[in-house]
Formats: sequence, structure tokens, C-alpha cells
Amino acid sequence: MTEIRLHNSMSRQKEAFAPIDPANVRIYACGPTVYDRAHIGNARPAVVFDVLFRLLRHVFGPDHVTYVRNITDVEDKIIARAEERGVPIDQITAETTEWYLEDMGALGVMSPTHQPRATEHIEGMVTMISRLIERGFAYEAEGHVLFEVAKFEDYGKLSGRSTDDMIAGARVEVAPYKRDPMDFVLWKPSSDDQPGWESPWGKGRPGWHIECSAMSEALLGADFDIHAGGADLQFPHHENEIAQSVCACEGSSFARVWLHNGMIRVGGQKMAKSLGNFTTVHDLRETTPGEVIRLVILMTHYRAPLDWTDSRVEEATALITRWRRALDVAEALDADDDYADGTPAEMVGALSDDLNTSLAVRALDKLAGTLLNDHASEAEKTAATPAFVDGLDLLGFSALECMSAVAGDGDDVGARIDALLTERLVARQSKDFARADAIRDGLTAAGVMVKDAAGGAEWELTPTFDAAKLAEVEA
RNA sequence: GGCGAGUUGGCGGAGUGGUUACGCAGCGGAUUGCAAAUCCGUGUACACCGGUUCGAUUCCGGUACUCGCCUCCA
Repeated sequence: MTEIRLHNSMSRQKEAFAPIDPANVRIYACGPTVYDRAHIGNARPAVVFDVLFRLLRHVFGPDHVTYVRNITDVEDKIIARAEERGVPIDQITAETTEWYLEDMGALGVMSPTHQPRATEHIEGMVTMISRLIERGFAYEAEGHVLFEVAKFEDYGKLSGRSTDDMIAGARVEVAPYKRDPMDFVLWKPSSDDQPGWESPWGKGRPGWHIECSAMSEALLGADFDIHAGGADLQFPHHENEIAQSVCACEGSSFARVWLHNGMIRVGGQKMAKSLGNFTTVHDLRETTPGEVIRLVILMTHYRAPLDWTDSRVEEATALITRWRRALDVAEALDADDDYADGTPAEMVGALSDDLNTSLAVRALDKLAGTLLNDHASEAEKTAATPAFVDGLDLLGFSALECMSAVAGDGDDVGARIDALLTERLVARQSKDFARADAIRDGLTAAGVMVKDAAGGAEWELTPTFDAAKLAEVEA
């Protein structure tokens, strides 16, 4: 079996991945807080850990991997947003969740095995908090329940900082009811107009960190294999999760491997809501197909920062266009797709080396090159077909339906293009190359690629197809 | 201030103690009415300074710069 190596943030090195139970490999990834549209930065973990999910399914079998990605639907930002918009909280969380799932679907992200919502797990959170109090790791103060950081010796191990360092930073919230500034909230009181649940400490709501601890325990157990999330969650969110989960359950060591994806940047700066330099996935999709967005993300290693630039988008667009064409060739060759698993070992190997997606992308593109090579033999192309098709699937590009998505309502685009090409053919036959080239240039500008072949002109839509420009050519 | 990551050719991006991927762009050629697609060929790099070594882009130390976290953050 392929050995998978992953960079564990806890040990700060690549380690051979050995699941606790190979028959049930368990991963948890922090999902979105649903109060606004997801931006590209939010999409990165969803995409890269989707590739991890696909890799694990490939290696351990699709029925032997459990992937949990939560939906945080109890959080103060949601309350604030609801007030701001004068809309009920349920409406905000419901619509934002729907948007998120739609956007991620467009990026080719598979549904995780479970997508728990925090509101469905309040009881588990209350139970976990009670256990922490019983075991002496948490205390109640003025309707709040706080985790007492000083009681947990390993606090700071993941992020590599000592509590002394953290206090020196001194930007933690200092509240009168805290025994120590580092203590963080597990439960807080809710006023009548805030969402709240009954608890032994009065009506209130959970703190953010306990939500992930409770959901992962409910669905994966106290110990599981991989915990993933953005690098910016390493501290304090993940540190706090560890503290809660380890202390709530005797003998638990919580997640074995910690994976952190790097940040998306714009002009060298982190893309963030607070900086206002973000692009939502929804807006980007107006001009850029989901497959292209996915590929831009996968062209860079998941731990490295990724500068979002137009040239990257263009490069990804060109690759997707190539792959689309290669897939046409593959489909033409492979009438009965009745072959065994053809997933290229080279790609599996690349992904197994700490998710080296850029290397896997190159390996996949090499296969596309074989399919598109006019000088390659039919036998070579036939041999490359299963590898290419399954390779696309491994990276999550099996759909590649960007063209139809961008073209919109399957109108008569095809017929209109054919008509233009017929006009061009007539022009070419009468040596009116100026007119012929004008048509071709117009089509190119509209995102229709024209290729003169022996049997006449062929065309195909590129991801940048623009129906309005097509109309201009006709005029 | 503390902690961490990074610096590879025009751009993107692998990788390696000696033979220096790959893609895009560029250039030359084949093909084409001209293109596109495809094919062939081709240049440019490992931030800086030391050390280890027969030999370092690759290992070690330092410097500079960039970025992230230390507050909500994917």
C-alpha cells in the first residue's frame, strides 16, 4: 500500500501516516462560520482537504474514510450580522450555509461524510463543559464558564509558545471574571435577544472552541487521525480544542496529525475580511469557472502562501482548456469505459508526499499532452486514457463542465457558431481571407477556439466564452 | 518583543550533496492562405556572507528581506 507522508504541525515534520484504524480513517476539518459569503481564502482548506479526502479514499477505500467538516452556526459574528441586516439569525445561517455548499460544489468539493451544525450539538457541548468542570479544568464565573489554561501543562505545544510568551503579547481579553487573562470561554450567558440554550450555568451559548471539540468527539470519537484547518487557526483555536478535548477525556490525545493550509494573499498581504481585500467565490464565479478556481488553488502546495493573481488564473484557464480537449479525445477513444482503476501511480505518489498537488497537476497534464499529441499513436492515447480520466478524478476535476456552466441556458450557441463557420468557409473558398479571419478573430475574442482540420473547421468553447461577444460577431 | 514559515530563471513551480524537473511566456524551425492546435530546437536560477566537504542550490551557522500567528480570522 502506498505510504502517505504528511507534515504534522505538532511535530513540525513530515511523518509516515499510520491511521489508528485503517478500516476507518477519521479526519476533521474546521468549516465555515456562516454569516457571509465564502471568499477564496475560505475555499482553500475546503479544496485541499477535499484532495486529501480523495487520496485517503483511494488508498484506504471509499468506505473506510470518515471526513467531518462542521458548520459553525452559533457565533457572535452571526448575531452581529443579523442585527446589522435586521434579519433573523436562522435566515442568515440557512442562506449562508446554502451559498457555501453551492460554491464548494462548483469548486468540485465532495460532500464530507458528515457536516454537523453546531446548533445540533449543544447538548454534547454542555456535557463536555460539565466534564471539564468536574475534572477541575474549568470554572464558572458570573454566568460564564472558563477553561483554566494553567491547569493544562501541554497548553501551547501545538503553536510552540509558552504561556509566558502569550501573556507578554498581552492582547488577550482581560475580563474581571477571569482568573487569568489566558483563560478562554467555554460558555457565555445570553440575553433574551441572543440565541441561548438552558444549561447548568443558566441560559447561554457555547464559545467557539468548544464547538469543534464536541462535534469531533460526537462523530469521530475522542481520538482520531487528522485535524485540519487554516494556519491562522493554529492559535488559539486549535490549541484550545486540544486543551478541551484532552482534558475532558482521560487518556485521550485527540488528533494525531495536524494539518494547516497556508493563507491566500493579495499583493503580498493575507486575504481577510477585516482588510477588505477579499474576493468571494460567488463573485469570482461570474468570470471564472469553478474548475479554474480549484486548479489555481491546487497549483500551489497547500502549506505555502498563495498570491492570487490574474496570471495564475490565466494559466489555470489554459490548463483546464487543454484538459477539456484531452478529455474529448479520451472519451472518443474510450467508448466503453470498462477498464480497471487507472489512477496514475505518479499522481498518487505525488499526493502521498504531503499532498504535492502541483507535482500531481504536472503529471496529469503530461497525460493530457499525450492525448493531444498529433504524433502520438492511437495505442499510446488509448493507454493514457484511463490514467487521465482517473487522474482527473483523483484531483477532483472529473466533471469539467465549466463550458456549459459559463455558456448558460443551453441555447443555440452551437448552431450559431456552426453558421458563422460556414460563412467563414465560404469566405475562405472565395479567398476572402479578410472576412474569414474577422470571423475567426471574433470567435476567439468570444472565447470560441477554432481549429481547421482536414474535415472542416472544428470549434470548442473555452472557459472564457462570452455570449455577448458572439452576438457581436454575428452583427 | 515572542513564536513560526519562506526567499529557485520573465512568471508559476518541483527537486537534488556532483549529472540542474516541468508548465507558461519568449525566441528559431516544421505545419498553415494566415492562424490555432500539435511537433522539434533553444536561453536565463537556486537572496547574501561564512562553515563542513574533493565538491553545496541542496547540510550547518549568521545576515537581509518577505509573510503569518500572538485579537476575530480558512
